Amino acid sequence: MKYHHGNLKEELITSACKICEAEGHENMSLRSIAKEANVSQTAPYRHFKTKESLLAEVSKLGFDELTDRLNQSVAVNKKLSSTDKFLEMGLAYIEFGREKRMIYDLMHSPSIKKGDFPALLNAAAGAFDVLVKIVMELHPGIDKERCNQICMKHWAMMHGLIGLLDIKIDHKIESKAGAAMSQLKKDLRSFLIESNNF
Amino acid sequence: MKYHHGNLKEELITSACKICEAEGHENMSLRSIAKEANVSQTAPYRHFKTKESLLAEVSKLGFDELTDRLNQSVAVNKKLSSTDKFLEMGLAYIEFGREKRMIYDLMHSPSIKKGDFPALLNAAAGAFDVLVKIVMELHPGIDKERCNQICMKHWAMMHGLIGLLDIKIDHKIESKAGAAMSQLKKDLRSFLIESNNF
DNA sequence: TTTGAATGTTAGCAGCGTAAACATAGTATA
DNA sequence: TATACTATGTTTACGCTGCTAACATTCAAA
Repeated sequence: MKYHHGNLKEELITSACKICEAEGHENMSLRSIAKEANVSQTAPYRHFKTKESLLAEVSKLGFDELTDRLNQSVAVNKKLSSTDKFLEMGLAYIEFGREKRMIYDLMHSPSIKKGDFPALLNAAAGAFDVLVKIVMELHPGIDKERCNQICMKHWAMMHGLIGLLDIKIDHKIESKAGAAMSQLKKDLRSFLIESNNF
Repeated sequence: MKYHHGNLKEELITSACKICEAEGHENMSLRSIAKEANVSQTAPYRHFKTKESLLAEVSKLGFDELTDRLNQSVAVNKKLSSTDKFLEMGLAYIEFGREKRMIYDLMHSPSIKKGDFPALLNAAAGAFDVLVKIVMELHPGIDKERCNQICMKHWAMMHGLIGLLDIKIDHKIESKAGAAMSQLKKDLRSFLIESNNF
Protein backbone atom coordinates (compact mmCIF):
# COMPACT_ATOMS: atom_id res chain seq x y z
CA MET A 1 0.00 0.00 0.00
CA LYS A 2 1.42 3.30 -1.02
CA TYR A 3 1.92 6.04 1.50
CA HIS A 4 -0.02 8.44 -0.60
CA HIS A 5 -3.42 7.11 -1.31
CA GLY A 6 -4.13 9.10 -4.43
CA ASN A 7 -7.88 9.17 -4.15
CA LEU A 8 -8.52 9.42 -0.46
CA LYS A 9 -11.05 12.22 -0.56
CA GLU A 10 -13.46 10.31 -2.75
CA GLU A 11 -12.87 7.09 -0.86
CA LEU A 12 -13.65 8.79 2.43
CA ILE A 13 -16.93 10.02 1.05
CA THR A 14 -17.70 6.55 -0.24
CA SER A 15 -16.84 5.01 3.11
CA ALA A 16 -19.00 7.57 4.88
CA CYS A 17 -21.93 6.75 2.60
CA LYS A 18 -21.51 3.05 3.31
CA ILE A 19 -21.38 3.51 7.06
CA CYS A 20 -24.21 6.02 7.06
CA GLU A 21 -26.51 3.65 5.20
CA ALA A 22 -25.59 0.83 7.54
CA GLU A 23 -25.46 2.55 10.91
CA GLY A 24 -27.08 5.94 10.46
CA HIS A 25 -25.31 9.25 10.66
CA GLU A 26 -25.78 9.53 14.41
CA ASN A 27 -23.58 6.49 14.92
CA MET A 28 -20.97 7.44 12.41
CA SER A 29 -17.65 8.69 13.72
CA LEU A 30 -14.87 10.28 11.76
CA ARG A 31 -12.59 7.60 13.15
CA SER A 32 -14.81 4.80 11.86
CA ILE A 33 -14.88 6.41 8.44
CA ALA A 34 -11.09 6.63 8.41
CA LYS A 35 -10.85 3.01 9.50
CA GLU A 36 -13.22 1.94 6.73
CA ALA A 37 -10.89 3.67 4.28
CA ASN A 38 -7.84 2.07 5.91
CA VAL A 39 -6.15 5.30 6.88
CA SER A 40 -5.21 6.86 10.18
CA GLN A 41 -7.79 8.64 12.29
CA THR A 42 -6.61 12.09 11.35
CA ALA A 43 -6.02 11.55 7.66
CA PRO A 44 -9.47 12.97 6.78
CA TYR A 45 -8.33 16.36 8.04
CA ARG A 46 -6.07 16.74 5.01
CA HIS A 47 -9.22 16.74 2.85
CA PHE A 48 -11.99 18.04 5.06
CA LYS A 49 -11.85 20.94 7.45
CA THR A 50 -14.34 19.31 9.82
CA LYS A 51 -16.41 16.18 10.13
CA GLU A 52 -19.44 18.27 9.22
CA SER A 53 -17.92 19.24 5.89
CA LEU A 54 -17.39 15.58 5.03
CA LEU A 55 -20.99 14.80 5.91
CA ALA A 56 -22.05 17.78 3.82
CA GLU A 57 -20.56 16.09 0.78
CA VAL A 58 -22.36 12.87 1.56
CA SER A 59 -25.55 14.88 1.93
CA LYS A 60 -24.91 16.59 -1.40
CA LEU A 61 -24.57 13.21 -3.12
CA GLY A 62 -27.89 12.28 -1.57
CA PHE A 63 -29.62 15.31 -3.08
CA ASP A 64 -27.97 14.58 -6.40
CA GLU A 65 -29.34 11.06 -6.40
CA LEU A 66 -32.74 12.33 -5.34
CA THR A 67 -32.69 14.75 -8.26
CA ASP A 68 -31.79 11.90 -10.61
CA ARG A 69 -34.56 9.72 -9.30
CA LEU A 70 -37.15 12.45 -9.60
CA ASN A 71 -36.05 13.18 -13.14
CA GLN A 72 -36.05 9.50 -14.04
CA SER A 73 -39.50 8.96 -12.61
CA VAL A 74 -40.99 11.31 -15.18
CA ALA A 75 -38.57 10.47 -18.00
CA VAL A 76 -39.20 6.73 -17.99
CA ASN A 77 -42.55 7.07 -19.67
CA LYS A 78 -42.85 10.24 -21.68
CA LYS A 79 -46.39 9.45 -22.68
CA LEU A 80 -47.60 9.83 -19.13
CA SER A 81 -50.04 12.64 -18.53
CA SER A 82 -48.78 15.55 -16.50
CA THR A 83 -50.89 14.36 -13.63
CA ASP A 84 -49.44 10.89 -13.76
CA LYS A 85 -45.95 12.29 -14.01
CA PHE A 86 -46.63 14.31 -10.92
CA LEU A 87 -47.86 11.24 -9.12
CA GLU A 88 -44.89 9.16 -10.20
CA MET A 89 -42.60 11.84 -8.91
CA GLY A 90 -44.28 11.91 -5.54
CA LEU A 91 -43.93 8.18 -5.43
CA ALA A 92 -40.27 8.38 -6.35
CA TYR A 93 -39.66 10.86 -3.57
CA ILE A 94 -41.29 8.66 -0.98
CA GLU A 95 -39.45 5.62 -2.26
CA PHE A 96 -36.14 7.40 -2.04
CA GLY A 97 -36.90 8.45 1.51
CA ARG A 98 -37.80 4.92 2.45
CA GLU A 99 -34.99 3.11 0.68
CA LYS A 100 -32.25 5.52 1.69
CA ARG A 101 -33.71 6.47 5.01
CA MET A 102 -30.36 6.87 6.74
CA ILE A 103 -29.01 9.12 4.02
CA TYR A 104 -32.31 10.95 3.89
CA ASP A 105 -32.04 11.67 7.60
CA LEU A 106 -28.52 12.95 7.13
CA MET A 107 -29.72 15.18 4.30
CA HIS A 108 -32.19 16.80 6.65
CA SER A 109 -30.14 16.71 9.81
CA PRO A 110 -29.85 20.09 11.52
CA SER A 111 -26.30 19.15 12.48
CA ILE A 112 -25.25 20.04 8.94
CA LYS A 113 -25.77 23.73 8.46
CA LYS A 114 -26.59 23.92 4.77
CA GLY A 115 -25.85 27.62 4.64
CA ASP A 116 -22.19 26.86 5.19
CA PHE A 117 -21.99 24.62 2.12
CA PRO A 118 -23.05 26.32 -1.12
CA ALA A 119 -22.66 23.13 -3.17
CA LEU A 120 -25.03 21.35 -0.85
CA LEU A 121 -27.48 24.22 -1.00
CA ASN A 122 -27.31 24.02 -4.78
CA ALA A 123 -27.91 20.30 -4.90
CA ALA A 124 -30.95 20.66 -2.65
CA ALA A 125 -32.30 23.44 -4.84
CA GLY A 126 -31.76 21.20 -7.86
CA ALA A 127 -34.01 18.53 -6.44
CA PHE A 128 -36.68 21.09 -5.65
CA ASP A 129 -36.51 22.46 -9.17
CA VAL A 130 -37.56 19.12 -10.60
CA LEU A 131 -40.80 19.48 -8.71
CA VAL A 132 -41.15 23.08 -9.86
CA LYS A 133 -40.84 21.95 -13.47
CA ILE A 134 -43.58 19.35 -13.26
CA VAL A 135 -45.91 21.68 -11.36
CA MET A 136 -45.43 24.31 -14.04
CA GLU A 137 -46.29 21.71 -16.65
CA LEU A 138 -49.29 20.73 -14.60
CA HIS A 139 -50.56 24.28 -14.34
CA PRO A 140 -49.60 26.01 -17.59
CA GLY A 141 -48.98 29.70 -17.27
CA ILE A 142 -49.09 29.53 -13.52
CA ASP A 143 -47.93 32.50 -11.53
CA LYS A 144 -44.39 31.98 -10.26
CA GLU A 145 -45.28 32.96 -6.73
CA ARG A 146 -48.21 30.58 -6.74
CA CYS A 147 -46.12 27.80 -8.23
CA ASN A 148 -43.59 28.10 -5.46
CA GLN A 149 -46.30 27.88 -2.88
CA ILE A 150 -47.74 24.73 -4.41
CA CYS A 151 -44.33 23.15 -4.66
CA MET A 152 -43.56 23.96 -1.07
CA LYS A 153 -46.80 22.42 0.00
CA HIS A 154 -46.15 19.14 -1.77
CA TRP A 155 -42.50 19.06 -0.83
CA ALA A 156 -43.37 19.68 2.79
CA MET A 157 -46.05 17.03 2.67
CA MET A 158 -43.77 14.40 1.22
CA HIS A 159 -41.04 15.33 3.66
CA GLY A 160 -43.41 15.26 6.58
CA LEU A 161 -44.89 11.99 5.42
CA ILE A 162 -41.53 10.29 5.27
CA GLY A 163 -40.74 11.60 8.70
CA LEU A 164 -43.96 10.32 10.16
CA LEU A 165 -43.61 6.97 8.44
CA ASP A 166 -40.60 6.10 10.51
CA ILE A 167 -40.57 8.53 13.37
CA LYS A 168 -43.73 6.69 14.36
CA ILE A 169 -45.30 9.59 16.13
CA ASP A 170 -47.71 7.11 17.57
CA HIS A 171 -48.81 3.59 16.88
CA LYS A 172 -51.96 4.67 15.17
CA ILE A 173 -50.12 6.65 12.57
CA GLU A 174 -47.54 3.98 12.23
CA SER A 175 -49.97 1.21 11.51
CA LYS A 176 -51.93 3.44 9.20
CA ALA A 177 -48.70 4.37 7.49
CA GLY A 178 -47.72 0.74 7.26
CA ALA A 179 -50.98 -0.04 5.55
CA ALA A 180 -50.48 2.95 3.33
CA MET A 181 -47.09 1.69 2.29
CA SER A 182 -48.37 -1.76 1.53
CA GLN A 183 -50.54 -0.33 -1.20
CA LEU A 184 -48.35 2.68 -1.68
CA LYS A 185 -49.26 3.57 -5.21
CA LYS A 186 -52.96 3.57 -4.60
CA ASP A 187 -52.90 5.45 -1.32
CA LEU A 188 -50.33 7.97 -2.37
CA ARG A 189 -52.33 8.60 -5.48
CA SER A 190 -55.39 9.69 -3.58
CA PHE A 191 -53.13 11.48 -1.16
CA LEU A 192 -51.57 13.58 -3.87
CA ILE A 193 -54.63 14.00 -6.03
CA GLU A 194 -56.55 15.38 -3.13
CA SER A 195 -53.70 17.68 -2.23
CA ASN A 196 -53.61 19.14 -5.67
CA ASN A 197 -57.27 19.85 -6.11
CA PHE A 198 -57.66 17.65 -9.12
CA MET B 1 -26.63 23.17 50.08
CA LYS B 2 -27.97 19.89 51.32
CA TYR B 3 -26.46 16.63 50.22
CA HIS B 4 -29.79 15.30 49.16
CA HIS B 5 -31.39 17.60 46.68
CA GLY B 6 -34.98 16.57 47.20
CA ASN B 7 -36.27 17.40 43.76
CA LEU B 8 -33.40 16.61 41.49
CA LYS B 9 -35.33 14.65 38.86
CA GLU B 10 -37.63 17.54 38.02
CA GLU B 11 -34.80 20.03 38.20
CA LEU B 12 -32.75 17.98 35.75
CA ILE B 13 -35.63 17.98 33.30
CA THR B 14 -36.03 21.71 33.76
CA SER B 15 -32.33 22.28 33.24
CA ALA B 16 -32.40 20.11 30.14
CA CYS B 17 -35.31 22.11 28.74
CA LYS B 18 -33.46 25.32 29.36
CA ILE B 19 -30.26 24.14 27.73
CA CYS B 20 -32.11 22.56 24.82
CA GLU B 21 -33.95 25.77 24.04
CA ALA B 22 -30.74 27.74 24.26
CA GLU B 23 -28.24 25.44 22.59
CA GLY B 24 -30.25 22.78 20.80
CA HIS B 25 -30.34 19.14 21.72
CA GLU B 26 -27.32 18.30 19.59
CA ASN B 27 -25.13 20.47 21.78
CA MET B 28 -26.58 19.32 25.06
CA SER B 29 -24.51 16.98 27.16
CA LEU B 30 -25.57 15.10 30.22
CA ARG B 31 -22.68 16.71 32.02
CA SER B 32 -23.84 20.20 31.10
CA ILE B 33 -27.32 19.37 32.35
CA ALA B 34 -25.90 18.14 35.64
CA LYS B 35 -23.79 21.26 35.92
CA GLU B 36 -26.82 23.47 35.28
CA ALA B 37 -28.53 21.68 38.17
CA ASN B 38 -25.42 22.04 40.35
CA VAL B 39 -24.86 18.34 40.89
CA SER B 40 -22.07 15.99 39.94
CA GLN B 41 -21.82 14.60 36.42
CA THR B 42 -23.18 11.21 37.33
CA ALA B 43 -25.98 12.30 39.63
CA PRO B 44 -28.55 12.07 36.80
CA TYR B 45 -28.02 8.32 36.72
CA ARG B 46 -29.87 7.99 40.03
CA HIS B 47 -32.98 9.23 38.24
CA PHE B 48 -32.54 8.30 34.59
CA LYS B 49 -31.24 5.06 33.17
CA THR B 50 -29.68 6.81 30.18
CA LYS B 51 -29.30 10.26 28.70
CA GLU B 52 -31.89 9.28 26.10
CA SER B 53 -34.49 8.61 28.77
CA LEU B 54 -33.96 12.09 30.21
CA LEU B 55 -34.38 13.60 26.78
CA ALA B 56 -37.47 11.49 26.30
CA GLU B 57 -39.06 13.27 29.25
CA VAL B 58 -38.17 16.65 27.81
CA SER B 59 -39.67 15.53 24.52
CA LYS B 60 -42.80 14.38 26.30
CA LEU B 61 -43.21 17.79 27.90
CA GLY B 62 -42.89 19.27 24.44
CA PHE B 63 -45.75 17.18 23.11
CA ASP B 64 -47.80 18.02 26.16
CA GLU B 65 -47.33 21.72 25.53
CA LEU B 66 -48.11 21.24 21.85
CA THR B 67 -51.33 19.48 22.80
CA ASP B 68 -52.23 22.36 25.11
CA ARG B 69 -51.54 24.93 22.45
CA LEU B 70 -53.59 23.10 19.84
CA ASN B 71 -56.46 22.77 22.27
CA GLN B 72 -56.21 26.40 23.28
CA SER B 73 -56.17 27.59 19.69
CA VAL B 74 -59.65 26.24 19.14
CA ALA B 75 -60.94 26.89 22.66
CA VAL B 76 -60.13 30.58 22.72
CA ASN B 77 -63.02 31.49 20.47
CA LYS B 78 -65.78 28.92 20.57
CA LYS B 79 -67.83 30.81 18.03
CA LEU B 80 -65.30 30.13 15.33
CA SER B 81 -66.51 28.02 12.44
CA SER B 82 -65.04 24.56 12.15
CA THR B 83 -63.03 25.73 9.22
CA ASP B 84 -61.59 28.64 11.13
CA LYS B 85 -60.85 26.41 14.09
CA PHE B 86 -58.98 24.13 11.77
CA LEU B 87 -57.00 27.04 10.41
CA GLU B 88 -56.23 28.41 13.84
CA MET B 89 -54.95 25.01 14.83
CA GLY B 90 -52.68 24.79 11.85
CA LEU B 91 -51.39 28.20 12.74
CA ALA B 92 -50.82 27.20 16.33
CA TYR B 93 -48.86 24.16 15.23
CA ILE B 94 -46.59 26.20 13.00
CA GLU B 95 -46.13 28.82 15.68
CA PHE B 96 -45.15 26.20 18.21
CA GLY B 97 -42.64 24.75 15.79
CA ARG B 98 -41.18 28.18 15.14
CA GLU B 99 -41.10 29.42 18.71
CA LYS B 100 -39.82 26.24 20.26
CA ARG B 101 -37.77 25.11 17.35
CA MET B 102 -35.05 23.49 19.43
CA ILE B 103 -37.54 21.51 21.49
CA TYR B 104 -39.48 20.71 18.33
CA ASP B 105 -36.33 19.25 16.80
CA LEU B 106 -35.73 17.18 19.88
CA MET B 107 -39.31 15.92 19.74
CA HIS B 108 -38.68 14.63 16.24
CA SER B 109 -35.10 13.56 16.66
CA PRO B 110 -34.45 9.97 15.61
CA SER B 111 -31.96 9.70 18.46
CA ILE B 112 -34.90 9.26 20.81
CA LYS B 113 -36.59 5.99 19.97
CA LYS B 114 -40.17 6.74 20.87
CA GLY B 115 -41.07 3.07 20.98
CA ASP B 116 -38.95 2.70 24.10
CA PHE B 117 -40.92 5.34 26.00
CA PRO B 118 -44.66 4.63 26.24
CA ALA B 119 -45.38 7.92 28.01
CA LEU B 120 -43.75 9.80 25.17
CA LEU B 121 -45.65 7.77 22.61
CA ASN B 122 -48.83 8.62 24.45
CA ALA B 123 -48.10 12.33 24.59
CA ALA B 124 -47.41 12.37 20.85
CA ALA B 125 -50.64 10.54 20.17
CA GLY B 126 -52.44 13.05 22.36
CA ALA B 127 -51.33 15.92 20.18
CA PHE B 128 -52.38 14.08 17.05
CA ASP B 129 -55.78 13.39 18.53
CA VAL B 130 -56.51 17.09 18.81
CA LEU B 131 -56.22 17.26 15.05
CA VAL B 132 -58.37 14.17 14.66
CA LYS B 133 -61.10 15.81 16.71
CA ILE B 134 -61.26 18.96 14.64
CA VAL B 135 -61.17 17.05 11.37
CA MET B 136 -64.07 14.92 12.54
CA GLU B 137 -65.94 18.08 13.37
CA LEU B 138 -65.03 19.45 9.99
CA HIS B 139 -66.30 16.38 8.16
CA PRO B 140 -69.25 15.10 10.16
CA GLY B 141 -69.77 11.36 9.93
CA ILE B 142 -66.48 10.88 8.20
CA ASP B 143 -65.10 7.39 7.85
CA LYS B 144 -62.48 6.69 10.49
CA GLU B 145 -59.99 5.38 7.97
CA ARG B 146 -60.49 8.43 5.80
CA CYS B 147 -60.20 10.77 8.76
CA ASN B 148 -56.86 9.30 9.69
CA GLN B 149 -55.60 9.77 6.19
CA ILE B 150 -56.63 13.41 6.14
CA CYS B 151 -55.07 14.02 9.52
CA MET B 152 -51.85 12.40 8.46
CA LYS B 153 -51.75 14.54 5.39
CA HIS B 154 -52.13 17.78 7.31
CA TRP B 155 -49.86 16.68 10.11
CA ALA B 156 -47.19 15.70 7.64
CA MET B 157 -47.61 18.95 5.78
CA MET B 158 -47.25 21.07 8.88
CA HIS B 159 -44.31 19.01 10.02
CA GLY B 160 -42.66 19.21 6.65
CA LEU B 161 -43.34 22.92 6.42
CA ILE B 162 -41.68 23.63 9.74
CA GLY B 163 -38.72 21.57 8.66
CA LEU B 164 -38.37 23.42 5.40
CA LEU B 165 -38.83 26.79 7.02
CA ASP B 166 -35.61 26.44 8.94
CA ILE B 167 -33.74 23.65 7.26
CA LYS B 168 -33.56 26.13 4.42
CA ILE B 169 -33.50 23.57 1.70
CA ASP B 170 -32.48 26.36 -0.56
CA HIS B 171 -32.50 30.12 -0.54
CA LYS B 172 -35.47 30.29 -2.81
CA ILE B 173 -37.64 28.32 -0.46
CA GLU B 174 -36.21 30.13 2.48
CA SER B 175 -37.01 33.56 1.23
CA LYS B 176 -40.40 32.40 0.07
CA ALA B 177 -40.95 30.89 3.48
CA GLY B 178 -39.75 34.06 5.12
CA ALA B 179 -42.31 36.02 3.19
CA ALA B 180 -44.88 33.42 4.06
CA MET B 181 -44.13 33.82 7.73
CA SER B 182 -44.36 37.58 7.56
CA GLN B 183 -47.97 37.31 6.55
CA LEU B 184 -48.39 33.94 8.13
CA LYS B 185 -52.10 33.97 8.73
CA LYS B 186 -52.98 34.86 5.20
CA ASP B 187 -50.61 32.50 3.49
CA LEU B 188 -51.20 29.59 5.79
CA ARG B 189 -54.89 30.09 5.31
CA SER B 190 -54.73 29.55 1.58
CA PHE B 191 -52.22 26.82 2.20
CA LEU B 192 -54.57 24.91 4.43
CA ILE B 193 -57.77 25.72 2.63
CA GLU B 194 -56.39 24.40 -0.57
CA SER B 195 -55.11 21.30 1.17
CA ASN B 196 -58.51 20.52 2.52
CA ASN B 197 -60.52 20.95 -0.65
CA PHE B 198 -62.67 23.72 0.68
C1' DT C 1 19.28 18.48 -7.07
C1' DT C 2 17.10 20.86 -4.01
C1' DT C 3 13.27 22.75 -1.93
C1' DG C 4 8.57 23.23 -0.61
C1' DA C 5 3.93 21.86 -0.78
C1' DA C 6 0.74 18.03 -0.38
C1' DT C 7 -0.57 14.27 2.20
C1' DG C 8 0.13 10.83 5.25
C1' DT C 9 1.18 9.21 10.66
C1' DT C 10 1.62 9.43 15.76
C1' DA C 11 0.76 11.54 20.14
C1' DG C 12 -2.14 13.97 22.92
C1' DC C 13 -5.96 17.19 24.44
C1' DA C 14 -10.58 18.04 26.38
C1' DG C 15 -15.25 16.50 26.34
C1' DC C 16 -18.54 12.79 26.04
C1' DG C 17 -21.80 8.73 28.07
C1' DT C 18 -21.53 5.47 31.36
C1' DA C 19 -20.16 2.00 35.12
C1' DA C 20 -18.21 0.92 39.66
C1' DA C 21 -17.03 1.95 44.19
C1' DC C 22 -17.81 4.74 47.89
C1' DA C 23 -20.26 8.30 51.11
C1' DT C 24 -24.05 10.30 53.19
C1' DA C 25 -28.85 11.06 54.33
C1' DG C 26 -33.38 9.49 55.45
C1' DT C 27 -36.52 5.61 56.87
C1' DA C 28 -38.15 1.41 58.78
C1' DT C 29 -37.59 -1.94 62.20
C1' DA C 30 -35.54 -4.21 66.62
C1' DT D 1 -32.99 4.75 70.76
C1' DA D 2 -29.92 1.74 68.05
C1' DT D 3 -29.41 -0.58 63.80
C1' DA D 4 -29.86 -1.80 59.27
C1' DC D 5 -31.51 -0.76 54.65
C1' DT D 6 -32.51 2.06 50.87
C1' DA D 7 -32.25 6.22 48.29
C1' DT D 8 -29.40 9.49 46.48
C1' DG D 9 -25.42 11.88 46.18
C1' DT D 10 -19.81 11.96 44.87
C1' DT D 11 -15.32 10.35 43.03
C1' DT D 12 -12.81 7.88 39.96
C1' DA D 13 -12.04 5.72 35.77
C1' DC D 14 -12.74 3.62 31.02
C1' DG D 15 -13.17 3.86 26.14
C1' DC D 16 -14.91 6.66 22.65
C1' DT D 17 -15.24 11.18 20.27
C1' DG D 18 -13.63 15.55 17.25
C1' DC D 19 -9.72 17.93 16.66
C1' DT D 20 -4.73 20.07 16.94
C1' DA D 21 0.21 19.89 16.79
C1' DA D 22 4.39 17.89 15.54
C1' DC D 23 6.59 14.86 12.60
C1' DA D 24 7.37 11.77 8.20
C1' DT D 25 7.11 10.81 3.52
C1' DT D 26 6.08 11.54 -1.23
C1' DC D 27 5.70 14.31 -5.24
C1' DA D 28 6.32 18.34 -8.17
C1' DA D 29 8.47 22.58 -9.41
C1' DA D 30 12.70 25.49 -9.54
